[in-house]
Amino acid sequence: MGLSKTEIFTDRQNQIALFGKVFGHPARVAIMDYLFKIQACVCGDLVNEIGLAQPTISQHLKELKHLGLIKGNVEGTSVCYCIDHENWMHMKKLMIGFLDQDILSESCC
Amino acid sequence: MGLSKTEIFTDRQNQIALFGKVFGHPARVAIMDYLFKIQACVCGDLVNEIGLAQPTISQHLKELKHLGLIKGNVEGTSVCYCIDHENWMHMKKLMIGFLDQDILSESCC
DNA sequence: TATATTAATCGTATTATTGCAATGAAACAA
DNA sequence: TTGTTTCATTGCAATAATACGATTAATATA
Repeated sequence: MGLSKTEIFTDRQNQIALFGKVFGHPARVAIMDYLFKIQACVCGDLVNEIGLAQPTISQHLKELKHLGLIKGNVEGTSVCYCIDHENWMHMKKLMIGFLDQDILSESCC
Repeated sequence: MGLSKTEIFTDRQNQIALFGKVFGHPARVAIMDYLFKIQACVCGDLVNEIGLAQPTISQHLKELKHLGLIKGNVEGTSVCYCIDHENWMHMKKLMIGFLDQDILSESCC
């Protein structure tokens, strides 16, 4: 079908999948990398930094914003983006909880 | 277009995106959860455990195997799946390195 | 007011993903 | 050999994601 059957999975599994999906595109990884590197808000030079067209970047930003990982503050004609540290921390906790399951797990083969 | 422009991103960013994508579906998260929970190899009862058809599970397993996160050992007519702990650790290191960027980053707004 | 700047949105072409019925392949049992 | 079991593969339909040109909306500036 092309449609994920989210109803048969737990909320936690669906949430992990949502965050996984948002990091499932290198452009969004690159956007986050840049926001972390710059250590401040970025006023829309992401189009020059990353080599994609303005509507494409805008779309990726929208998805990151939709999951609450970044915020966009309007300043005049431009918009300043920065990381939502609190939401990032929550996401990080969830993802690391998933990734860290191996420390309790024995190797069997 | 529908085609990611991987060539304009770093290898690291593309790799993070690949792992992100594989966790971008709740069925694959559920498969990993189950493998960790069971603490042993699983011989094909994943179809019953997760509520998807056999070809669908097989396809998800293939993607996890392709990234090296699980191994499949043929045993008679059945196949036993288990986690590749070494590759999981490498993946985990990469992902946590990405997620942990916030500890060096100041909040600006 | 007219123009420029910035970024979101719309529309659309292209490609990817998801899900499953049907089929195939391999090992085992009778 | 003839079924049976188990899982992979194929083929296809439906939906999602990616990318960008064109346009729109909002604000600033001359």
